[in-house]
Amino acid sequence: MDKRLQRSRERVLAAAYDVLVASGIGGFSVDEVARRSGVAKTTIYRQWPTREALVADACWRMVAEQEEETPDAGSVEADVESILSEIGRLLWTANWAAVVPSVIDAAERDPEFGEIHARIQAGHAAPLKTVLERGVARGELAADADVAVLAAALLGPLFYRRWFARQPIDEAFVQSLVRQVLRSPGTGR
Amino acid sequence: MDKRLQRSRERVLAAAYDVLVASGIGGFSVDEVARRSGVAKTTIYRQWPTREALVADACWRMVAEQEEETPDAGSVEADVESILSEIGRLLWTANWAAVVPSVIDAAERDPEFGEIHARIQAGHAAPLKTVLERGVARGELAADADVAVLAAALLGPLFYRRWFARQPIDEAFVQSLVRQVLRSPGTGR
DNA sequence: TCGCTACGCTACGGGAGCGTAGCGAAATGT
DNA sequence: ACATTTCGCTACGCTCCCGTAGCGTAGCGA
Repeated sequence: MDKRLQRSRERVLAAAYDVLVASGIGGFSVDEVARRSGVAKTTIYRQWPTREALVADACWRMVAEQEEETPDAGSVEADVESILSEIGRLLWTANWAAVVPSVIDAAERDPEFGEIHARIQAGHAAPLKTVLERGVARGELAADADVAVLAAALLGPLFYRRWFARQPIDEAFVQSLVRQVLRSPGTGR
Repeated sequence: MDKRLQRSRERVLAAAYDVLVASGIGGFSVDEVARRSGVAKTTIYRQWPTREALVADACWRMVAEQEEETPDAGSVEADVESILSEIGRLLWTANWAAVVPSVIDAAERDPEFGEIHARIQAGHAAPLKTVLERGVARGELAADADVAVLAAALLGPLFYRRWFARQPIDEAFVQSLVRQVLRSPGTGR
């Protein structure tokens, strides 16, 4: 295992990640990565056969940096509120938030990015679904509650605020959202 | 007023709209519009100074085709359900649904498209907000209900289903969503 | 030390797109 | 009927990007 391989590989991926965040998938170019990383374009093409492969790798790195923890404060409501607050905060601060729209756009036409997007999506929803399923098991939620529907009802408004209405996501918003969705007849409890 | 101007203008705009739907903003090119419309590229540039101007015009045409009616069935719940069902249907059928992600992506970096996106967004939310405000006036909803928050709680899950979870939006989903949001303590009633 | 491997560099060839120039032909409306 | 306007066409120049070839150099490992 040559150290040079690993070093240049790391440099390129870091630069690719930066370019991705700055320009999105549409504006991503190998030339730009070469400029920023200081690694020659020929060297890049020795490790990644095509532009798409490099973009995909940079996306996967983004997916990895987005893992979140699953809280366990005792009640479903507290856990859900904790998760939503964290996501709401990240939506306006994390790097990946600026890239997601271009990933969605790419996924609309390219299956490869469809899979990447599915993974990003799964990463967001996983902790929430875990918490909700725990709530069902504990009897805090109705036994026949549809976890997927609940997750959509909880996550959707956050994303809506960020990318559609372009309004801030404060604590009050999250709280009233959680109350609306979890304390309603349809949800049971 | 020369008829030739109007005719070529119409042809170009129609083709531009098609290209926009097929390729999104990122894949939009004047050359492609020229090829599809049969209008020479030079002629296009005589009426639109730049590519961006043509893209923007095509987007505005899209905005215009997206107007919806405001129902009035007597109860807030019925009206909201009607609106959400219609949007849920359009999200998987209408042309503009395939373009929205690229508009959001562009809006993330270009203020011009930010405004276009705001108009699209407003077009979606307008009928819903009207209905909700009517509900507040009638006393069906709490007097201090935040219409913007309610709109986010209702529209967000639909968009979430379409672009994030990629799951179908059926009647059952809309119904349970409406119940969850409108029949909860936070909303009043 | 010495062979192997990865590296950087320069230079390509090909393609696509933007926006422009010049000219002759056709449509317009007066 | 005739001047004006618009059109289509070909051909550019420019920029950016993809992906490749060849060569000399520097670093790695044994």
